[in-house]
Amino acid sequence: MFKNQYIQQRIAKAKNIQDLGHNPYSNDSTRDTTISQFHYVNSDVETLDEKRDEKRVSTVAGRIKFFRLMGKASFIKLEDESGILQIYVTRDNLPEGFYNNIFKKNVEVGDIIEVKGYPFVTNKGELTLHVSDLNILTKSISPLPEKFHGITDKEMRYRQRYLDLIMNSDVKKTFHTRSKVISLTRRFFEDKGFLEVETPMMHPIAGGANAKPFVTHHNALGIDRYLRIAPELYLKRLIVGGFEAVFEINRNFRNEGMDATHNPEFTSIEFYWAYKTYKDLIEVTKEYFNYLFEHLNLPKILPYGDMEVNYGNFTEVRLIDSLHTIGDVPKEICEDKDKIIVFLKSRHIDVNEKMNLGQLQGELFDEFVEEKLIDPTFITHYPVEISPLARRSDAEPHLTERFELFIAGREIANAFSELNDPLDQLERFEGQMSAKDNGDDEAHEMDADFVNALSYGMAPTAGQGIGMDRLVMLLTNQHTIRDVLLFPAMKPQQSELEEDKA
RNA sequence: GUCCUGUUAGCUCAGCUGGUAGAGCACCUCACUUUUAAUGAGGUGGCCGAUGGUUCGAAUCCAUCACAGGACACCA
Repeated sequence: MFKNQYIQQRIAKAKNIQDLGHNPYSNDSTRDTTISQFHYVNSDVETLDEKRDEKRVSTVAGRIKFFRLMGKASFIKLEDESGILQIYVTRDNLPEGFYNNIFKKNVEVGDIIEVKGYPFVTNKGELTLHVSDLNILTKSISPLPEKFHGITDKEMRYRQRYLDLIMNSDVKKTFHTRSKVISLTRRFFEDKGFLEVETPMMHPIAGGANAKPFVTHHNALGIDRYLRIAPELYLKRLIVGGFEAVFEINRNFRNEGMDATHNPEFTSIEFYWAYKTYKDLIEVTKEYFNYLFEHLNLPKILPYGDMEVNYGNFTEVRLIDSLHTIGDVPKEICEDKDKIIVFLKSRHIDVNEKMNLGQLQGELFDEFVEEKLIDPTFITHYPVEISPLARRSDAEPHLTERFELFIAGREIANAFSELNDPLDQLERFEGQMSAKDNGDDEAHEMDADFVNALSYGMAPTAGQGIGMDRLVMLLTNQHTIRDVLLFPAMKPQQSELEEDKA
């Protein structure tokens, strides 16, 4: 490590700084303002007669992004989290020898320095700090990427996110938005009286979703555990226990492929609300989106790639209706298993003939409807066969009281009135087990303790999950999940594998 | 998992049908006290992703592998 010639050069400079009596990793910062604050407080300097105010002395700190050395004076662009500021450094305003021997020879782009001085406006009209004192805080020994093009290599941006953040300030904005979305979500539900809880990430049975789990091992107990694929079954146990409104914002882990919309670990919110139904959740979801848009100061119509999504236009459609009204699937085939199979085959879509009617309707939806749902659309009344945890509709027992919310052609939320009949739940687990025997390796496992919990009685409850990563993607117009995750999952590189062996 | 396209200096990229490796920025030396991707002069810097093969000769052609990006398949 650090064999590169440029790094060696910079290590030598750090040593020079040390030898000349200054700590290249000094800890005694006396910063008294941020760069944006400096701009704000001194915005009037250009109106002053002298275009300067030598009495307003302040100290700012930051990383050097540009370095323009012109003999006995230099202009530097200094960046902190709040913004960027030009500073003007001259030989005659610094202690004897400092400019020529320490500053000019050993300070460069990438270093973090602190400067004290007064504000003035240059001939070109830029507010600048006139430096009377300069302190090197951190010597950077690796050179930064090129100042104009920055880094564009996606692999480097994801693997070395710190470099991406240094070079591409827009990236910071995305993560600021992400942080606000999480924080606003928490506040929205707390204000409604929900209790935030933390349930296990390591499960003896991976339940609550159709997905393949990661397996880990507990040495002391000598048993395998699954990283959770969903918190659902634990949150509902809490409703049984008497909490009436709970939510959890945290990671789920699914052992599946990675692409633009899938990362092995992803963040969701799940919330459960006793004495409510899926219809209440439709209302609360609209309210939640309004709340986010208001507090993020976003317009109701947002671009997403080529699309324009109108967040003022939420609609509801029953799944079976959406097949022909939106998907243009002939109405007469939608209730007939064999006709659907023939139809799917005629469109050259692989179809598993063991599928039941509800599963086939789900296939039709995925193929012909989903991508057409641009404005927010609640698809309701899912077939019971593809909703193993949802409550049946009293009026139409083959359907469930469930919806999924689609935006920009993608599922963003899944919600239903929860199944609370313990015997029905037991039967559905048994149905899932036979699906597993038929080769569906993502079917639910039997969770006897969960059924047992329901046997004590769970109040009628509505529950919902929202994919936070995908929500942030929509709000920030990002088209890969890797751009809303600070450290997306990446395959190890060759050198990392070799280090692992050693 | 399949297909397509990439991988050349610290970074951004050239490099044509095989003939000793190029530019800009950065870095080093020099000049320059109001610059804006500062400027001018000179210079250093490469296991051309990895391993094999074809060839007198490979960054270039072929094969395998690794990683990345995109598309498809599966999923949220």
